[in-house]
Amino acid sequence: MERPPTIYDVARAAGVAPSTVSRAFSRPGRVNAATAERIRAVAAELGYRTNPLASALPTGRTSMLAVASSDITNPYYAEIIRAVQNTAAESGYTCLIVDAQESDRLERTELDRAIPVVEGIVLAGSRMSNSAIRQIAKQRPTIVLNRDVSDVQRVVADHPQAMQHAVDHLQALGHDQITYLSGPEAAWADGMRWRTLLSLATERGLHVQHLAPHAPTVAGGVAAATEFRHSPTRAVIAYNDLMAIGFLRGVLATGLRVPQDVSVVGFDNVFASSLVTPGLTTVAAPLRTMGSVAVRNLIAAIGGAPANVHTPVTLPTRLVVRASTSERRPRSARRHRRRPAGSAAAPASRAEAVPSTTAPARVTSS
Amino acid sequence: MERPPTIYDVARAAGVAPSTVSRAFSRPGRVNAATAERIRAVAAELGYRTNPLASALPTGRTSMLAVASSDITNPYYAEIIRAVQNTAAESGYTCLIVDAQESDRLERTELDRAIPVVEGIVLAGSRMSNSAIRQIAKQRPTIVLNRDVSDVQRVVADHPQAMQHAVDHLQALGHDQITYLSGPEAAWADGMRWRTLLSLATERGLHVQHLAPHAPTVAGGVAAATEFRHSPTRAVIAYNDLMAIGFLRGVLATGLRVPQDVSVVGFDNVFASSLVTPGLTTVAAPLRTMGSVAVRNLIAAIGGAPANVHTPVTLPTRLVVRASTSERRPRSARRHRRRPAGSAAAPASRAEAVPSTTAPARVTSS
DNA sequence: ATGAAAGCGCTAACAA
DNA sequence: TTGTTAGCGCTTTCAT
Repeated sequence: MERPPTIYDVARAAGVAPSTVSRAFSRPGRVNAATAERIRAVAAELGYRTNPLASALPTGRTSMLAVASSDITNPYYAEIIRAVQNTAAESGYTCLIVDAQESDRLERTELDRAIPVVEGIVLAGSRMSNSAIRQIAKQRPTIVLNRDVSDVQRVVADHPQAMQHAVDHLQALGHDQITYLSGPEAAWADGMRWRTLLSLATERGLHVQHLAPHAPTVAGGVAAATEFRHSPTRAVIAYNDLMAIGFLRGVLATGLRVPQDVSVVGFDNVFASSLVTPGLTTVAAPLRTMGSVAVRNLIAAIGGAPANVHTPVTLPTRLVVRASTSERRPRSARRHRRRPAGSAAAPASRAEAVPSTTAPARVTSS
Repeated sequence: MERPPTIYDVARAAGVAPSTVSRAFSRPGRVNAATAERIRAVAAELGYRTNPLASALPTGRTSMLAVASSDITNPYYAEIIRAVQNTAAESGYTCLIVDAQESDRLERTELDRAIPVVEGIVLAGSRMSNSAIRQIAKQRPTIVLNRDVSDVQRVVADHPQAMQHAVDHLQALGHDQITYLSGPEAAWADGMRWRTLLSLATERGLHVQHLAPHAPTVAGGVAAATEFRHSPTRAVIAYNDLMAIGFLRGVLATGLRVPQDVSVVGFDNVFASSLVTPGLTTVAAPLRTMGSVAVRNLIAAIGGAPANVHTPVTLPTRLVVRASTSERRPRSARRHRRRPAGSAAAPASRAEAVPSTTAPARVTSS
């Protein structure tokens, strides 16, 4: 923990001026090859490493980006964060990760703290209001993921397409009545999904309904399952995989079978969705691509590139078919009435789901 | 993106010296209450916010901590990271998250970049060598999680106790032959687990074996399952939950039943372990506590508190019993021989697992 | 190509 | 209590 060497130490040892040392590192080429070589040698020997703090002060270049996500423990965001970090690292940037923990206040506070130290911001699944986001974007180049905030750069998954994948799939299986499990009201994607579903429904003569907003978590899905009992349908689309998984479990506990009694589709294709039984049919977003595209555009903007704040960058999605969806078949009279929660599931039917879970998922590219 | 106001702007507007403005913010109390008030008012109006970069330069106080984990997409670390961030935030610290992606080289590189900007370092599941870690610890106050590096502060889960929980549980169910699925060789906890299991085995007259190292992931567990077929036992302990889950699926695919044919125990109690079918019996580590204890100690060390580098802080673990373990029962002749992969599982027995998955887990506290 | 010198915004003696 | 004055380590004109 002793004081590390500075350019002055190197300069003295190499017999040059401090400014030359600085140049040798910050703009190679602006210094004689021979002296540069000597300087680097001396620096290496002394163990000199340029102090990013000190160099950031006069230049404003901190080589840091902020990445805010609404929930870092959500594997969906973990994936994005990794992609962002990797892409950022390629350009020499380090990421400051802000975990909003589903609180817009916390997000705002943490971001305010981060802003002065970063050159740009990636907002992944922000829970802040549009105006708050614009406020942020005024201070630093900003790029928003999966949300439509006008006047701010954004990259989004093709939500209408994603919903269409889900509905196409369900319709192909004979479903014409669909329940949508709403996510958080603050989530832009939620409104987007429901609106798309609605217009698809009128267009195609489907019957759709939506349940009240729930947390985008397994617990939220379980809660939705309880509510679902009041007006069940044979097909369900959840706001995201976590909710879908919770719903799956909640509905299974009431004695209904998935997919025989109810087909369930999620969004995001998070890791766990391939792990549950039955495997969850879901629409995958190109998480990695979104992250790296976002960073590349952000870095371009930091570099002064003209930002396209008018049209969002839209990325395609794809359907991943697993075992939670199946053809709509008439329910037997016995199956038709719900059984009390906690009663044992039907032995015969449960077993069928197992092999299909372990089988590789059928993937339909967009 | 216009230049924000500085203490000079505030000083001029408030009719005081810049240093007074500085004091008003950095050490309230060292300035007259009235003038302090006026300064704050002026500052607020101008929208002044102290520039952390500039204040860090002369003081060395960046208010940043580095948190390195071997894999940020692993929910185990996500949990720790969140705890670390929360505790750090309480003391006004922001965290720089380093994602090693299971590469010691990457970890080292990224950490080297982070070091100059942070005041302290939390190493969660580091893949670096002990000497590399000591090298790091020489540069900044460092605290290591779940690993025993002499001369460095550490906080660890009680690994021997954790393994003992697992073995006690299995033994109580009548198991006396156990296979251990090894994790990465670079993981300290892996050696720790195996050694404990071994000594427990000799002590109690159990028969144990261990499989070759595999990645601590679902894929690693699936691979282990393949290997397992060469010398199966009725009880298996995996390096962690992810491996256990992979193993579960791999072994289920071969036609064996869990827990009837083989009982499986994991470590960590990650989120997904409650989601899979059958629910995974596992030994939980106090992730949150570890994170916050680590940060508190780290901050104390940064403040100059004498660090205890001799004894690790050891935290208790607890057993979480779910559906992946059961009493050892004699296998029927038919069950005894493995069936070709992909064949359907036995209808009757599979069904039993379902209700126990949805039932609340029985938890045995330590 | 290199050196001298003036900051970047803030803190911290030292005076007053 | 407040002002004056050096820096912190690096970058960047402006000279040479």
